[in-house]
Amino acid sequence: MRNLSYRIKGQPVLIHVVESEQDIPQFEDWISRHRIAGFDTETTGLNWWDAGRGFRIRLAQFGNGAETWVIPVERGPSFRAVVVEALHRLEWLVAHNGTFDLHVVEACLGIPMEELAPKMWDTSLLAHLVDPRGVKEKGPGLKLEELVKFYIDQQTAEEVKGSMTAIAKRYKTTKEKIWALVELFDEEYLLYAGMDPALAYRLFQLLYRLVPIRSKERGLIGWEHRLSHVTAKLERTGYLIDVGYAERRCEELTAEEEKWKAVAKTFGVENPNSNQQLIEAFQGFGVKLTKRTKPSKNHPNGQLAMDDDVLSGVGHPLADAVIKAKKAGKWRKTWFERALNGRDSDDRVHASINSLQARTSRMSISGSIPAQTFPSGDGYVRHTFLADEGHVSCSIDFGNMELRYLAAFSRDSTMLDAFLSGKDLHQITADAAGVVRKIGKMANFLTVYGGGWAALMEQANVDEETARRVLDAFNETYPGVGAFGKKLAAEARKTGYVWTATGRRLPVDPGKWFRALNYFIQGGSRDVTARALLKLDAAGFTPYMRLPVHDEIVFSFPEREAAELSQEAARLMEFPVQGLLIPADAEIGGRSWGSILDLANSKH
DNA sequence: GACTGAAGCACC
DNA sequence: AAACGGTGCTTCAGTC
Repeated sequence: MRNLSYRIKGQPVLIHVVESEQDIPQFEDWISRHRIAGFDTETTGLNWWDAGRGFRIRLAQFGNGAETWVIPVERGPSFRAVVVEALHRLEWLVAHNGTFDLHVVEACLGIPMEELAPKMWDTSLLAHLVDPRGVKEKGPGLKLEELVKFYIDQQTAEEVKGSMTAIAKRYKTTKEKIWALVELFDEEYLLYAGMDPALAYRLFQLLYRLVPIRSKERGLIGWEHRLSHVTAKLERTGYLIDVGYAERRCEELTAEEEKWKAVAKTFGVENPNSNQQLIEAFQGFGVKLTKRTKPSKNHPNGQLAMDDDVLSGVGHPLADAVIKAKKAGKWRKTWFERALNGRDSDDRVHASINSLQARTSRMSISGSIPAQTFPSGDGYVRHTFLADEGHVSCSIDFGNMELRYLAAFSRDSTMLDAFLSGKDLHQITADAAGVVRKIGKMANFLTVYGGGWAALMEQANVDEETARRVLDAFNETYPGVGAFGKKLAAEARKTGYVWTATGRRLPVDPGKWFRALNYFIQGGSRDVTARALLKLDAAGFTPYMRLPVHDEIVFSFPEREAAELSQEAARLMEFPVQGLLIPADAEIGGRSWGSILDLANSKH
């Protein structure tokens, strides 16, 4: 046994490192005397889906705020066995981002996440319920180091955060590669590993008390945990990809990028991605550039803008080439190469779904399938993603989710009536303002976002007078919406928070009280989708679910049953808020996700 | 090489 | 009185 020690604000943390089989009984004794423990794993990387193709678990750590154990799982079956036994035995586990550890334990140690998930407490979920703001939003943050810095001790946080970087430097390698390379019994590594369960455990004790009583009473702690287990199962299932299709698009886009880069070169631009080079080139051709980016620290007046709007306005062949070259490169890397590089041995890709991420509580999807930002105009990107063999793709989306949510809670009679009697809300707004439907629609959404006339001016490309008139008309048509927004803003001004209807406390930035309405709607709508995921899970739909995308859930259904299953799923998803139904509509396509969009487009 | 801020673009 | 909410990814450019 090797014993290490660390001090957090003067309090000792004892770290026992199991070195040989003779040390195991002491660990077993500790486990037998504890019902709950902080838990963490160290692995060779983040690609848990590649267990058997190089991904390994290296260490497993257990402990509480004062004493932890590091088990060298990599050393062989007896160490694996003792970890498996401990995991079976403990009644509760505490982990930060425990979803990752669930994947690791399942893939490497064979314990199904269905067994461990129900007894796991995740400090990242508690932290979000306490304060959802990241460090950049002047909040505590959501990462372990950030939370330790905010809630426990700054010095500890910095040492833990810096340690793997320091080890990487010592090994003369990168932070990305160090996880697989570091010597298993490297003292600094053991210290880093051993501290993690202690910190998670301490955070759990602190954060649990800080979760607002109102959130607890509404059962949000358990609810968010159950939800994260559903999204963990979706991550595990993954999404089958059409490798040939993605590879063809990559080749196509590479050729496209090369072609337009060559054109840019003939105008003296080596790198179309460099705005500096572009500005220089255009000014050399006598083009007058006026649009500026927003003011920042280093550029109080903003810099000359070089976005799509500017480029398509200059009317020069270089601009056209730059737009096309940039787009081809970005699309290839972001959509197709990400999917190809992330696939497992069965050609499935596994997104990282953070079920509770945004400061409004919206989910985020990142990694190999950044699905929330997939181009939606046609199926070009989404064709990459396939329903399973013998299955078809199906998308079920909520209709007018956020606007219905707004109508339901503002109780504005015109807006409620529009939805209850199936009228066209965007047209009603347009008619009231004397503009086309498209601008009416913009005004409706702008209200959800808290935008003013200046934003409408920019977005709809109308003059100030028109923009003001449209918003005035909106306010006259739906007086209940303005009143509701004012009520939430006043509450935010008084308390600093807006509470969602689901009992979630969301901080609002000082002076930005108008955002309270958006947070209420965005957070509440997310909870409607979250509720749908839980309902679908309970009804046995999880094996068919692929991804949630804000107001939509994507499925892979067996072809023969697709019609029935999609209707059943849609009925489960639908939910009346304050008596107003948020309907769900199923669209069935062919094999690929993209085929749904193609079918929808061909209808017009 | 790692990190950060900013710009730009993809979405709901 | 005045105000476009929330994300993720890639790249550049500057700093340490």
